[in-house]
Amino acid sequence: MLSQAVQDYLKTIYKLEVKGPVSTTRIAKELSISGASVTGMLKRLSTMSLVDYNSYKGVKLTESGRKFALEIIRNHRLLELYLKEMIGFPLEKVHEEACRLEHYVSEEFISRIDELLGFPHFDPHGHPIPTDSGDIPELEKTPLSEFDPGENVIIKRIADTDAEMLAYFEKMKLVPGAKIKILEKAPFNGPITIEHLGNKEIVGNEIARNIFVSVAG
Amino acid sequence: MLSQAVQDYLKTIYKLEVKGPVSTTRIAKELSISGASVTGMLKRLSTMSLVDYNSYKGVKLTESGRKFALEIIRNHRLLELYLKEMIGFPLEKVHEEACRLEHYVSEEFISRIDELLGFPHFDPHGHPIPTDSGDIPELEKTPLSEFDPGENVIIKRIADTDAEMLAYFEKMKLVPGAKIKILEKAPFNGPITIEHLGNKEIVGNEIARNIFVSVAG
DNA sequence: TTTTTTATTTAGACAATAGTAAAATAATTC
DNA sequence: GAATTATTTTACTATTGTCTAAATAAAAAA
Repeated sequence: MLSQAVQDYLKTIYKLEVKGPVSTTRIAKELSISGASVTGMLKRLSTMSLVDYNSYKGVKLTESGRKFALEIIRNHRLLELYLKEMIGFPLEKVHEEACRLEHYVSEEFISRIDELLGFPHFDPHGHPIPTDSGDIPELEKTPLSEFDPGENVIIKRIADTDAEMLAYFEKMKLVPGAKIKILEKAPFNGPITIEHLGNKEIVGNEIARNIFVSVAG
Repeated sequence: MLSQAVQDYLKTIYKLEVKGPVSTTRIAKELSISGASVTGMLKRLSTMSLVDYNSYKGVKLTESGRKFALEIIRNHRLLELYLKEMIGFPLEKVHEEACRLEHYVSEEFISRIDELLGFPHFDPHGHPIPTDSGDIPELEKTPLSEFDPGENVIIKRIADTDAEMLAYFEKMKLVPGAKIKILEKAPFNGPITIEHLGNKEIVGNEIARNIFVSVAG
């Protein structure tokens, strides 16, 4: 089995690749470790044929590395949904539990919960769940903060990096699927007034930048 | 968090304590490692106050060590039952999966599945599940092989050490709860003829020694 | 009780994993 | 071309878990 650290590197590189070339420093920042440690690990990953690595040129996942990365992400997201839907975990706690278990559940376990959940496409935060063959649905990228008053939108995805923010989302029922009308938008990155579940609510810009929506159709 | 190895030692010591004083050699045999390795680990466990260890005098779990051991065993057994009942794992595969996950699931996760299962007292093999406060029901100790023809018994527990044997138990529906009548018993540890689910069946002595029963009442 | 055997511990070592700081070097930007 | 930034190299640390061989203690046998 790949060690937990190796799995975490693969996951991280995968996520960084989406947003451009992956440098040593970006990985180091993401994982809060020194650059030297990253260089060391990249060499190891390279000997394991999990990445293509050339000194000073950045790193890319190999076919095999990408396969593992997607498997881990799939495990994570299915676990999150599973913990929420079938175990009854509160939204802000699913991430931590999934982060631990994602490395240890068997393929068999994952494919069973996939089936029990009805082969879902998105996790509780709206992130797409890769299939077991590695296909991955498109993910919604436009934050609520970029829409204008008058528009009706549907929440597609919420950021899951901050447990406190997640708890707030959950409390406010600002979760994937929720329908929102934008009423007002204060200038200079000010708060946004929305109509949500029949109520008028005001959310800060910080929040609005972490809610990804699409136009209601 | 305690490392997986530490957790496995605690579990092993706990299980050995039931059958008498725990020596270095017994642990070494159980875990298939050298005695020297065990001595080393016992010293570490001792500095962690998980065991009382005196050179040449064997080892005992401390209050704290026993607490951890019971927690791991509880995790394992609840996971087994959960995997079988709610995830639909076949009996012979639950052990391996539970062995991995038992070290990584949170208390919260365990208490949720405990609740979902209706606070059960026994795992799918009939082993008692410790409560979260560490109480543990008595376990049935008399093997089928010690009963005589004519007796009606109920399976209380089956050995879970051998996955192949478990698959056989499952195929034959020789699982906890099953009612059996003993018809014949061949001498010199020969096979036993039983009536089970209306059919006459013959089980070998090896099997009969791994099925634990009590008189039907 | 002495001897032998067995159990256990000590000593010394290894390998894998994952990290660090400081110095050197390469790449990029000014 | 010089200065800055990024990256790598070097040399080290720490932990974890294991091993073999030699020494020693305890138990069993003579």
